[in-house]
Amino acid sequence: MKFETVKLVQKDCFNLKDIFECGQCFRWTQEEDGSYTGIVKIGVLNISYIKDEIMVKGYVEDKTSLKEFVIDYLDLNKDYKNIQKEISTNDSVMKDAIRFGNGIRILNQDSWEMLISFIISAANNIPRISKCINNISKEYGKKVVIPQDIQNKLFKFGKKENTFYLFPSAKELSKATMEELRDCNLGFRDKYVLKSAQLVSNKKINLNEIEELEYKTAKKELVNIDGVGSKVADCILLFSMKKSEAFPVDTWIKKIMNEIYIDSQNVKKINDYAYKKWGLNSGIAQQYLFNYMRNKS
DNA sequence: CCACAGGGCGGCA
DNA sequence: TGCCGCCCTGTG
Repeated sequence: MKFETVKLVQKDCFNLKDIFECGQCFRWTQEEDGSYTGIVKIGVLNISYIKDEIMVKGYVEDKTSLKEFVIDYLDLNKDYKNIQKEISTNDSVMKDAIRFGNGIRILNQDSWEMLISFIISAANNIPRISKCINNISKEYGKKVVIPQDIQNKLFKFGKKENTFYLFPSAKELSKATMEELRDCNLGFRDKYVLKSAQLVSNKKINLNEIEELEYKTAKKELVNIDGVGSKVADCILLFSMKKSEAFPVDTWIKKIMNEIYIDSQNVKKINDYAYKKWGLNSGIAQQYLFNYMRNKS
């Protein structure tokens, strides 16, 4: 592991709070100095603003390039300004939602981690989802202890906690027994999690191959997995497989779609409506609407 | 004690 | 298809 920093120029449509608190990720927390600390595939990151720049610091695996990772992870090559314009013409509700969450960007996260995270999200709340993920990481993931000198550079505000646990690989998690996993308090979702870990570990499921498929075919593959339905599949596709047309329909989205756009409880009909209206921008449209419903007032 | 949380599944019309 | 009860657990 090594310490590395990257400075990025501030872009349009970029805000740490919007990005990390719009519900797309579960392992980022705000620190007392306003920066955000997250545990990702390559290690532990801390992101803050310094004047007009974004400062990314990381204690990461030797072989990785922090800059390359972060540009992809934070989706910095996409033109959100233009997407905002496209999806909000003649739509005052979407305009409000965009004004409210102007700095949202869709993170490009790890597909295996998203599979498990969103299986856990079913009929659950965000604090508890985070807790569950931390539990399995602590039990089965790699332990990362940050050396004191690096700790001081990574967290200038004086964070004490220096031990973190990476999200376990499928192989690591597949070694769990049902009884052990039960102690992680996943509830009824634990059997789905273990089964998925075994399938991915045994290569009966290859998430990289699924990612290569077109959206609809990839979704069909994903919903075959126990514990993965339409909503969870769309979350995986959107947050880790670069499928920008994925439109996860949960209770909040159902609510606002019924109020404003289409009067139906049928998830497939809502999906079809979204695709006709927003096309390849459906995913980001969903995030603006979800964040607006969830976090306003 | 009860309802409900960013769903999914299985059973039944 | 559409609808419903149930699934663990924590919190109000």
